[in-house]
Amino acid sequence: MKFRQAVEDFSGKLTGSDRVLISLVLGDPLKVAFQSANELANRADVHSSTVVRLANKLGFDGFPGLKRALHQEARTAFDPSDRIRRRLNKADESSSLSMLIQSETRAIEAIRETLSQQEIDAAANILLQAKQIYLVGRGSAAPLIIHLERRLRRWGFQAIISLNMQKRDLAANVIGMGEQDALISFAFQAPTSLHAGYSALLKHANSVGAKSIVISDSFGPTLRPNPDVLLSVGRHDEAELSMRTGPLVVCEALAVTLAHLSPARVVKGSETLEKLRCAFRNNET
Amino acid sequence: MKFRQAVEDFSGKLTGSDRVLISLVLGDPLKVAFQSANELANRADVHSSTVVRLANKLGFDGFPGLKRALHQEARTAFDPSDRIRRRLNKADESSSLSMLIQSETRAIEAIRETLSQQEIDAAANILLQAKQIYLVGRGSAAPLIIHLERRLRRWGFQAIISLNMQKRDLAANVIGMGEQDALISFAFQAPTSLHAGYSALLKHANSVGAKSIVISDSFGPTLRPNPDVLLSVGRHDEAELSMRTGPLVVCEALAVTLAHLSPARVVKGSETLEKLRCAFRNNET
DNA sequence: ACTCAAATGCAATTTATGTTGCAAAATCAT
DNA sequence: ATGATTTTGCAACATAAATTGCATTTGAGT
Repeated sequence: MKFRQAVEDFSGKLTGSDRVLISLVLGDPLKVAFQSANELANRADVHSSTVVRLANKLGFDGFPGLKRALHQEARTAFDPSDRIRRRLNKADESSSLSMLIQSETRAIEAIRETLSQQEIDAAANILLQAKQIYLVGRGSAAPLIIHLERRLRRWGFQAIISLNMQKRDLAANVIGMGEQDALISFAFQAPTSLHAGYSALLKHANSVGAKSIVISDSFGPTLRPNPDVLLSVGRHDEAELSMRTGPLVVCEALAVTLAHLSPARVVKGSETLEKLRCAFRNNET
Repeated sequence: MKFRQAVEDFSGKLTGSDRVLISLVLGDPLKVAFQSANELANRADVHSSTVVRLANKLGFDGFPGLKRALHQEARTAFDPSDRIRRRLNKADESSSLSMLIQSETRAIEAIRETLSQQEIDAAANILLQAKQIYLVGRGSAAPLIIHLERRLRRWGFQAIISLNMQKRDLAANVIGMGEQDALISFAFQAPTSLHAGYSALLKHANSVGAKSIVISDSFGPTLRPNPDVLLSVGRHDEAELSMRTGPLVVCEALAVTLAHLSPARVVKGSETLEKLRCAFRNNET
């Protein structure tokens, strides 16, 4: 019986630990196929007995039975059918999914061509010294901003978001920006009218002495005035609604670098969060 | 150390049994990787102690050491990222950017392993027939939801978002859900308490006859009750705050497929938007 | 807030797995 | 052939893995 099958067929109820374990198995079946019940349990922060019980619950003959299932899957995935599967995938090369997978991986790999770690470092250093971080952008930048904001917050940075703002409201939102602050502006290919907004924003940042970072596609280098650091990824597809996977990865790299450069601050932020969580939890009950 | 390497490097002499054993391993390394010393010994018509001694002789740390070597070989051989890793040079290894590019590329390519275009099609068909589309999720799903919502709106679908909602508010938000509607729920690895919310939500959807779609990581198959369509991507990294690039691509594939299946509706949506834009622009000036 | 059922962790038990000393068997050189 | 040397199998031992009964904790429903 295949593992995934066993999970889907299972009709009883699954506990939280069960879910975590299952997701670990599904996430990397081969890894688990080589592990003992204990090792898996540790990865899930759970006792080994829970692992054994889950294996039984799903209908396997103990944990060894579960492992046997994974072994078989691994073997069949490997030798005989691997070639067949690849061929099948070629058949559906016209499918949207396959096309996307291909184009997105290319987009991500293309980042290397226009951006280096040095530039990320420069941006990260600005953020480290910032008291508050203003995130500004619109339209398709929204997902990026949301993601980056979560990251920054979690690590104890003060982040202030302005999404899809008109000039007026934007002005109100960034009025508090000061010398020790940083501005991250997301700018993707857009009508000229929007460029005016960007321009005003950056001038303001400059005038109050705030550092500025711009994250953008190939449109970035055309922006004036120049930000202190420009993180632009080369390739951009035409569609206005496109996914910005490239910039997303850049955001992530920025976040990771930040954590790398200042583990102390990050850890402190995480700890505070943990404390807060406990506090909330206790209040709830 | 690779097994093959170890054999070649070995300078002492090998007995007949040794040779049989070695050829067994080389003949099907994966099989041996899953076997005990005893099982291998039997296949070679040899006693298990001979196996252990050979492992030591070749420089491994006992038979477990030999197995570890085989495990690693299996993992790297199976993992498509190996190909990319080779491209990484030493300077890159400390760079967050390069590491991310590598891991994200891998995550996207891994989608193929668990998801097919068929499933995307199934989901898209549900959406096509939906009057309203409810998007529900929390935490790290936020960027995905924002992105998908933009897509859907742009193409004339009615999308209703619920982000980070407590049970109560969520209930209020989805009260209007009816037979002709669809629910897209984003569910990533999370504490048990949140699962309760999901469960209630899906039951509600079922009871009013709305179709349900779940987008998730490897945690997905553990969810009950089962949605009408489950789009879960296999691999997930451990970090709670991780980027969900995989699911993001899935969202995109869903959107693209939607456009593909029903160009009429999409074009109409776009035209309407364009008209609206003009109207606004004229009013502004 | 209280009660009950379920889930979990712990620890003892059982089972599988790997290791090693020793003697018998096989191999090799003389 | 015969003794020296090596290899092998056996069996006892040691270690690691899995299982299970029991006490504690957790969580859901009143």
